[in-house]
Amino acid sequence: MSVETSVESHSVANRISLPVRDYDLAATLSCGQAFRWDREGNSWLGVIDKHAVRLTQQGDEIIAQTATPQSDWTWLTYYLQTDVDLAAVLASFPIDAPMKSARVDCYGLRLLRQDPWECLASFILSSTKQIVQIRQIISLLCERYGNLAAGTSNAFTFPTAQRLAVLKESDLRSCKMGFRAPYLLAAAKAVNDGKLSLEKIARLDLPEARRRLVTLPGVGPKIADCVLLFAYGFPTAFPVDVWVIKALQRFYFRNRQIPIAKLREFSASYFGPNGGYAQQYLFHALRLSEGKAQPSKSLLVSS
DNA sequence: GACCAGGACCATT
DNA sequence: AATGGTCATGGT
Repeated sequence: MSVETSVESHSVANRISLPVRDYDLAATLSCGQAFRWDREGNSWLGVIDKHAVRLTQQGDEIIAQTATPQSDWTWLTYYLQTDVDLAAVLASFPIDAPMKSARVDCYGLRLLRQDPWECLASFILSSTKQIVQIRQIISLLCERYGNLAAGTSNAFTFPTAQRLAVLKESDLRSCKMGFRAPYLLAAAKAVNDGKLSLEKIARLDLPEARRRLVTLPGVGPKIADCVLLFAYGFPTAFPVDVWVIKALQRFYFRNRQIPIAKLREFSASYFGPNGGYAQQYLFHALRLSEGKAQPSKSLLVSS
């Protein structure tokens, strides 16, 4: 009869409780930075890398349950960024009326740290699509070309670049992604054959990292900044989409039509060292106010 | 049925 | 350097 080690850090379990402060899990998972989380009651079901996981927030703790036992939970705390001091981030925002309001409306909203390939592929699929449609496309893609997550019968990993690189454009088009299919295919091939190293991008400075990403067809400044912010954690990457355009023009340019390039230029200097976070607060606050995003309190009410 | 969606690209001015 | 059309598909 073997004796298991009793060292705490080597314990194996399929459940962990993470203490958190200033963390709104519902807002974080539903605000449109990640597309593969489904609410079930008060829990959220998703797949992080190869791990199927159920997340439940109870006050200042997040309980995670996995389909298979884990000895190392680093993948989870890294993804959730539970160690980030949110108060310090919020304190770096500009002191103005729209940001004060966004801080209140989005309090506890966090930036995740996602897998670069999944994030890149997902945002290639995002252009001129509503978030609900992006979720549908990605769900189809994962069902067809992902792998079953260990210990589950209906949760899929995100398909690797290697897997997608050998597909035909028509295979991807049948996942409802339309004109984005050749873009995704080209990105998968570039990553798979080493023409684009997603590992190297992490070590570049922001302008150089942008230059690398936008060499991919279908990847422009907005999608590049989404990947740089949501996957690589560049703190001043600032994706400017239709919602952010609307917010910036309304709050900072007296509702005037301003060229996107000028909005980016303004944002790069105005929002400070955590501009990316500020961007997500502007984005989510505006979508909340227009009824396009669910207030996290309502998400906690039993369905 | 028009309008628009976490855009990018290409052809015109 | 700015504008306008186009791309595919589906929600509202």
